Parts: sequence; C-alpha cells; structure tokens
Amino acid sequence: MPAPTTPHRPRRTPQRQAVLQLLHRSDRFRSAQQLHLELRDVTDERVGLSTVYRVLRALAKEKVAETQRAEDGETLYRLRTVAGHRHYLLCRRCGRAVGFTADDAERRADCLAQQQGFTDVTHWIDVFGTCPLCT
Amino acid sequence: MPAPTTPHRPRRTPQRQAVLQLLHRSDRFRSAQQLHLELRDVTDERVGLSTVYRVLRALAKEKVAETQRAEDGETLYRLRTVAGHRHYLLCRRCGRAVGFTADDAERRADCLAQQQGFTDVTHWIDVFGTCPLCT
DNA sequence: GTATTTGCAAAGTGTTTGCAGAATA
DNA sequence: TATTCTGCAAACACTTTGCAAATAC
Repeated sequence: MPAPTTPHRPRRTPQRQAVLQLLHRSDRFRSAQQLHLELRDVTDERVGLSTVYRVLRALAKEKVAETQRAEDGETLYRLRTVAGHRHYLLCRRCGRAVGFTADDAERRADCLAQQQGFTDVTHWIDVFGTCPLCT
Repeated sequence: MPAPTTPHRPRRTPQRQAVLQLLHRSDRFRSAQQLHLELRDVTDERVGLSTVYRVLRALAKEKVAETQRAEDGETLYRLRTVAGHRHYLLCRRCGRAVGFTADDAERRADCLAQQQGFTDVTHWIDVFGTCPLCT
C-alpha cells in the first residue's frame, strides 16, 4: 500500500493570496491563462503561469474553488459558492454562469447505468450559450 | 461575403477506405490515435496520423461518423447509426456506448437558457462509467 | 491535366513536471 | 531548519497546418 501522504495545510504565499483575491473579484468562470493575465493588473509582482495552475488545482482539491469545462475543453475556475453538485448554463464568451439542477436527468442516467452494469459512473451536463450582455 | 467554396465529393483513396473499413469493424467509440494504431494491423501500407485526423474530421462533417468527447477531452469517433441527436453512456475503457435520450433535461435547459436570454445554446450530456466487461 | 489528398515535420494549445533557488512556518 | 512553494524551461498529449510529392478523377 502507498505510504499515506501527510495531508497538508497550504502556506500563505503572496502568489496564492493574489490568485484568491482575483477569484474574489468575480463569480465568472475563468481559465488559468486568463487569470494569469489578469494577475498582471492586480499585482505588481508577476506570478508564474505554472504557479497559477498549481494554485488553482490546489484550490479545487481543497474545494475552495470549483471547476467547469469550457466548450473547447479548457478548465475554468471560480470560487465555490454552494456545496453539492451543480450544473451550469455558461456563457461561452464571458464565463457568466447560471446554475441549475438536473436531478431527474441524473437519476435517469444513474438508473440506466445501473441496468447496464456500469460502475464508477459520473456525468457531465453542461449548457453553453451566449449571454445577453455578450450578444 | 466569403466566396462560397464549391462543395466537394471526397475521393476514394485507399487511406480513406481503410479508415472506413476499420470503423465498420466496431461500433465502439475510438480516438484518432487509437484508430491510427489499429490501422497497422488492418492495412499493410501505413496511413499517416494526420491523414487519419483529416479523414475522421471529414467523415464527421459528412455526417458519416459521429463524435463524442472522452472524459479527458479527446475526441472519439464511430460510424453514425441513427439520425438525430443522441447522448451516450460511454465506457471509459473500451468505448462501448449505450445511447439514451434526455428530452426533458434538454427542454429544461433550453427553457432556462431562453429565460436568461442566452442564444446559440448547445448542451452536452455525457455519462461515463466502466462497463461490466471492463470491470 | 487539374484539383485533391497524403505524409512528414513543425507549430499550436492547454497543462504538467523536474529542478534549483526562494520563502514560509 | 525543514518543508513547501515558485519560476522557468522543457516535456506532454492531442490536434492542426504548411508544403511538396503523389494520386484520383
């Protein structure tokens, strides 16, 4: 068995703080690259791109941030607001997100999966559009 | 306005034929890279990877093949069986697909999108699992 | 004969990783 | 001081593209 890695409380580095601060500024879903660019405006010291990726990945693992796939597969991030699993209607241009639940679709999918004997089932229900402000 | 490119009937090249033949052998969703590898077994002459990509892209555009996103974002292909829009319960290991419809979820999503004033709405409903044969 | 298609190598994305030096606790 | 974190460059995986030679029609 793999040695149980000691869990581990993240350090308060200026870079991590900067990313958090930036995430706090908007509830839109943004990509790592986008956030990396925006960081130049917020912080004087520039934060490396790989650090942005690492911080975001960590935040998502800590459940501080939530992730969403963009239409092209890019991973988008924002601070987590509510607990539990949500789905979003996402503006493909600005990242504005409108949450919704799809309980019956999920139930149906899980039921189908169970009938078919599939295990470790996960589902992705994403809706993309262009929001009124971006049209 | 852009000059309307003359449409254009694909030529019957051995490479295209080989890809088609390989697609006919299974109704599982497979990636371009996977198909490229399998082609070595089916055909003596090897088909270039970029040709496989190009042929698959063309087949999808012609609606001869249908595509599906894998869990990791890779694009998967198979021959199209039924017309219309379908969703799949997909085995993440072997590409086996069980189709299902999600009309009410789609209706609900479209309704929400309309309420919110979103346009050009598209949705992705994918379910991934491990099928009994792959467990 | 002409336009399409192929193969290769190179370029392009988004993302991860190895490593040495910097910084936190 | 010991461990984590950062930045950079390089590596990665998937996909697309430029171009000259090959090929279908």
